[in-house]
Amino acid sequence: MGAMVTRAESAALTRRALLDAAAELLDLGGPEAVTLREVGARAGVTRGAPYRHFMGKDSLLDAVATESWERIGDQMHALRADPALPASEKLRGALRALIGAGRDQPYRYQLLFKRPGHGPGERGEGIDRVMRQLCGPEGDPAAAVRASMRFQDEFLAVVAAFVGERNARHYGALLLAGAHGIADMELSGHLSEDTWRTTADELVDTLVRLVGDTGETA
Amino acid sequence: MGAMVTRAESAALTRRALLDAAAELLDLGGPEAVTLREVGARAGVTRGAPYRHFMGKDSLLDAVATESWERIGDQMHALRADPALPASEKLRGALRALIGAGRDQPYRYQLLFKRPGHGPGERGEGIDRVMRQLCGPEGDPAAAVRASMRFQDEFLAVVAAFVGERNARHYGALLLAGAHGIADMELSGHLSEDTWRTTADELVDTLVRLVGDTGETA
DNA sequence: GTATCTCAGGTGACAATGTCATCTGAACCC
DNA sequence: GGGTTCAGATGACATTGTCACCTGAGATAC
Repeated sequence: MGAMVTRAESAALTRRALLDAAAELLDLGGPEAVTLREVGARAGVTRGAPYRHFMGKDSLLDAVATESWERIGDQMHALRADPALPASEKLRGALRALIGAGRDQPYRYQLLFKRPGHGPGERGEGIDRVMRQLCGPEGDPAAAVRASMRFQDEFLAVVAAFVGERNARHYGALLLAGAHGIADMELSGHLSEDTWRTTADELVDTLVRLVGDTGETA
Repeated sequence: MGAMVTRAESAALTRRALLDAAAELLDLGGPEAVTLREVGARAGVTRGAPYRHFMGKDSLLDAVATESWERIGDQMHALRADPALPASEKLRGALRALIGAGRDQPYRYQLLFKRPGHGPGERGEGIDRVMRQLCGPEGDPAAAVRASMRFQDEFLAVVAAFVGERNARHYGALLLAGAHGIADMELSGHLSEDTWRTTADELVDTLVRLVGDTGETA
């Protein structure tokens, strides 16, 4: 079989390999472990090659975060579209999905809620970098924002089906913040069952119950 | 006035200066901006000096986190001991204090909920490092844990005064996770008022109201 | 009071890493 | 077929964490 030959296909393959390698290294040892040299090596290229596809390490990680948001957004969409589940179960599933994502890939999860960097790149402004910025590879931080907004919309729809359109946004924010707080505290070791005598699942149930009791009637 | 002369006093001053410099740099540009060389420079010493007081960069940041936990723990204690406030206001104040800490010093706040590193140090095991580990400067990651547990105890007491001892732990975890989620989402830009049509303060109020309605009677 | 010790701090060195400028060869277009 | 484009390779550089070793002044023993 004639394998990839066209340059565009080859580049697309490399790009994908770079993203996969970055995500894998991220899962293994966090952002510090994501080395452009190692990413390149795992993708079968050398250290400088990633700069042909991303503006730098930060942009590469941004792209990983974007794909993570898209995946979680897809999960939300699937949950919302499932006709077999009642609204309360959809909401519970949504919250559990978020917490589960944190458990499965902690570093990738934390990347989702990373503080956005100040501007595109904080290093020097070489001629090559300017060229890349203008017409070069992707370096669009807004992509992650768009993907996260898609997730938020799906999540919001799940909430609205439970508490109604009127209070959906307020309670949606509360529920999302609650789930994220649970996930993040669990990851950082601050939700020790020994201290709080409860579990993430119980907290999710309580959260949904509290919102359901007063949210629906409000 | 005879300034510091004894070696112990001088060392204590340096240690404090190192901590202050690290915290300042952290506030300015995040963990990446905390350079041992710059920390040393601001403290009036050179790049190698910090290793006489901390086991490395991670330990230095751990110490900063410990002091932050202690400070927030003190805030909780002050709130709890204030006889002029009703229990609901103490709780609201506690949650708002956490979120306010996040607003005031975002990077220091995020340091509090940072995933603990795997082990003491992941670099080489030189003879000097072993010596330091055995009898050298502080490198106790448990210090931050102890400080955070003190905070948790104070927070738990505030919650207990509101919902009663029986459900204090469960609702305490829920409230703490909720407040942290609100703070962290605000810092990462995921609590945009434009999207959710609500604010952190409103979310805190709702959180307290929900817990108060069904928590007290449960 | 002197000799010795202790240890905070200084210094040189090294490896890892992000980044850039330049080069190269093959796919691409005419 | 010749020129062009661009993914990728390579050399280079600055920054940074870390370590081994050195130094000198305060602390201690006698």
